[in-house]
Amino acid sequence: MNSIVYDLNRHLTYRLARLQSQLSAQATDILKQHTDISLSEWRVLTILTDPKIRFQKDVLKAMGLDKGQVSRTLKRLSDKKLAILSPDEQDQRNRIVALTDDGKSLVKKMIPIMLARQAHLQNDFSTTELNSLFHFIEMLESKTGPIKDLEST
Amino acid sequence: MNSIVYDLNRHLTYRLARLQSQLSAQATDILKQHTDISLSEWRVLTILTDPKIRFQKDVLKAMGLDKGQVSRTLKRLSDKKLAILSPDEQDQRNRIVALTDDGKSLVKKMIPIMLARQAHLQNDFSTTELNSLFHFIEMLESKTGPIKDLEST
DNA sequence: GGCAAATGGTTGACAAGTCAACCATATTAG
DNA sequence: CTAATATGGTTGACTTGTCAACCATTTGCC
Repeated sequence: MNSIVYDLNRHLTYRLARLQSQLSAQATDILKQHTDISLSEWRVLTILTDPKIRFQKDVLKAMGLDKGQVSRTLKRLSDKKLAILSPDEQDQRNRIVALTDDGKSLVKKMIPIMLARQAHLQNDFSTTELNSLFHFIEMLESKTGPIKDLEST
Repeated sequence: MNSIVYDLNRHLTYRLARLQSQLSAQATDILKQHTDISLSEWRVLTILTDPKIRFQKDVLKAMGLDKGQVSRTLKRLSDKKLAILSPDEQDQRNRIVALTDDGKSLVKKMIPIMLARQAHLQNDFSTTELNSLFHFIEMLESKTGPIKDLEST
């Protein structure tokens, strides 16, 4: 026969991709019910609650996102008056980023909701299971670089 | 004080999102080294190796992708002469989809490479660990629907 | 038979992600 | 001092994903 069949359902990366797209659709839905911000905007907002984040470049490093994406997302947040961007007098290349009061209260309003969702997702997991799950994620992340010698047969 | 800080790194969905984007970048890279097809094209090609998949609607169901995305991906595969689309005389709404010989040989060539990558990703996991990982994924997937009563405080 | 509803598929519009070129400002090395 | 280089950020082009409207065909119902 020699028939080639490739079982996608046992395929780890495929399963993760599917899971991920369902999860982010869920998050987007919840956000839409309560606000008019997108998921990536939400993520940047939460990053901005961290006092260690002062410049745009810090957001970039903290999230591992694309430069341009960060730039545009911050611009949108600024247009919506949720964040404020100001020049850094010390080093004019930098942009100082911060939440506005509106931004802060939006985050304060949404955090309980988003945490409730996390709880909903996690509440069938024991602490031990959750820890292994995070551990697995780390193991996989450590292997996401380029692979050498894939075809050395 | 009352400072709101939301730790993204302990945030399961965020970690999964990051992992997923790294994994799919890796897959895209590998494909680009060997072929000129995209990741979603590759996934559709592999689906088409399954003899149970006869119509476009089967692809749709098997992958849980967007209708339009499937339609356009198949069109691209057909343009590249990797798949062939033909009308179904019995029910003219259906389109019959199949791999061409080129498509088959491309898949045959790439499967070992993609499997090697899976192995690379998985080879620090014991069988038991892998099973729990798949189990975790299933648990999470079962909770990706709409959530009622999120804000019932 | 004829008409509403269901199914399968295509298309256009728009949002989000990715990539690379580019500009301005700082840093450094000679 | 100044020329090369590095850093931070913006922009445009392109790809991919998402949503909804739409068309054609079939099915089910009266």
